[in-house]
Amino acid sequence: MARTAHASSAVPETAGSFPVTVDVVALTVRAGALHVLVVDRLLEPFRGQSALPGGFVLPGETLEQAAGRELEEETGLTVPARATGAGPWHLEQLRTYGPLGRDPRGPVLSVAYLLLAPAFGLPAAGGDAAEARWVPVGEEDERLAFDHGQILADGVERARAKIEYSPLAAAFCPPEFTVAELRGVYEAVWGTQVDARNFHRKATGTPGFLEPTGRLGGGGPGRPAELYRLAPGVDPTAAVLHPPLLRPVSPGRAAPSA
Amino acid sequence: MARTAHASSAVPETAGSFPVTVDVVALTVRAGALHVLVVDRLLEPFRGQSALPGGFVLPGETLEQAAGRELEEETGLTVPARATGAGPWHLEQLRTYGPLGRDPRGPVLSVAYLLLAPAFGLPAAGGDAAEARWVPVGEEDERLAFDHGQILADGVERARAKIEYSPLAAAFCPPEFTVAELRGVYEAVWGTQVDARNFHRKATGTPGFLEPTGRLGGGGPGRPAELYRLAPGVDPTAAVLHPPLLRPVSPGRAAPSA
DNA sequence: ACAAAAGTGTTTTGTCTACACCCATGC
DNA sequence: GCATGGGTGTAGACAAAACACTTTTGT
Repeated sequence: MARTAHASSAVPETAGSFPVTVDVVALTVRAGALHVLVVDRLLEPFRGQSALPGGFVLPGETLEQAAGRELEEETGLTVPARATGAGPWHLEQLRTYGPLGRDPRGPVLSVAYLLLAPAFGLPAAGGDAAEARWVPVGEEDERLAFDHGQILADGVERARAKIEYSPLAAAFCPPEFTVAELRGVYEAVWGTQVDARNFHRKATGTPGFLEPTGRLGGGGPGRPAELYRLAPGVDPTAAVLHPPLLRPVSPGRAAPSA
Repeated sequence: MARTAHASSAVPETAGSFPVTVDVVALTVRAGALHVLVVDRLLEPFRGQSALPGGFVLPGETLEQAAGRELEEETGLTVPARATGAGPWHLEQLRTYGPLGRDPRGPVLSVAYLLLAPAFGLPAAGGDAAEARWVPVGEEDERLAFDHGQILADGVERARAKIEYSPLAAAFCPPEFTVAELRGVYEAVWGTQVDARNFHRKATGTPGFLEPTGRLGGGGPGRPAELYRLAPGVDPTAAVLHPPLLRPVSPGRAAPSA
């Protein structure tokens, strides 16, 4: 460990030192449903079980670097460097779990990250590494290793809440997309139906959200839709949609009555 | 470190091991203004500078336990055990910072916590420990040690956003309080004026928020106000105010225009 | 009596929802 | 032409801001 010789400026001996892992809740929308990326573990503990991609932080790297590296090693996914800023991808810290009672090997701290990504095929799925695959959220009942079930639940709830107030739903879309595609993201993440007409008005009418490209997209039946991109100069992490796009009230979200 | 003899089930040797600290953003409302608790550092690094209370996590304790222990050691403050559940106090995890470039002693991870507490005097301020004191948020420009300025900013923003949707503003109040006291909390945390009449109707009309005690409080001039307490059986961490109490729109909060 | 603060009623204004309707394309 | 989905207009329900007004205390 990097400890200086200065007695007055060293980490005290009584301080604990902990192995730290990063685990990534990688979400995407495929075929109208929210999916999460899981891997099959090749090593103990929890060998053979599914888990979120992740692993130990190495000396000299940041947490974000560790998250990107583990994701690439275990799933072949390369996270764009700017995923933490503007652009279709989005990587943000979720929260930290541990260190007690979550790893049979001993006290381990885990810093969880949330990745929102457009749909795409997995490179080299089923290669020599552990198989990585997208599973629909809600069908991962095959128990996840460690406390990854809890981490996944926290990540999904964060994503659901966040797209109400931020332009982050666009992180699930390709760089250019139609309003219908964006609406599909909301419906998939929230698991609800959204009125297409009102959504169109609200999404296009929100300042600082969408910018028309002028081009048309969509080859299916019906009138072709206009293509939009995220408004330029907007940091999806910090920007606030005003007014927000609120998910329909469900009984579970109301405050409990006394 | 707790590593088993099982070669197949041990933390890999290449994994880094990091000292971990907890730092606490303790906020309260005094005299109509939001205050944060800071201590003066007696040891290097940053000796003599102000810092958020906090310190190293010891082996065998949880992060929450470490946060409570450090707070008590450095400020004499005893955090009620149930601060993470119902009750006037509230302690929640904020986020994790590091490990690189934030501590001159080397890579150190810091898990920050947010504590919302009612106003009270500090026991033994200026005793043999480092002096702990409340400073108004915005006047702590005396630069804080480490990255504590950033942590404080994140904590304040979290508090501001959270009281919109949760009953957590009550964490700043004594167990029984008047609607005016509660309104004072909102005004202090948001730094805005709130219409007393509309606030009263909204706060008392929100199901699952306030419960009248029947008693009266307030000895000042004017009609005495009814005393309320948080509605029983409500977990302030999880409960959602519906509809939310929205802070007045300020130009800075709107989405940036293209 | 007066000031001050609590609490209620009412008006105005805006926003959300639901749905009727037109537009543009594939077949 | 007709089905399908994109996009606009509009009326009613609903909630929020603004503020007049009554109530209840201290001085």
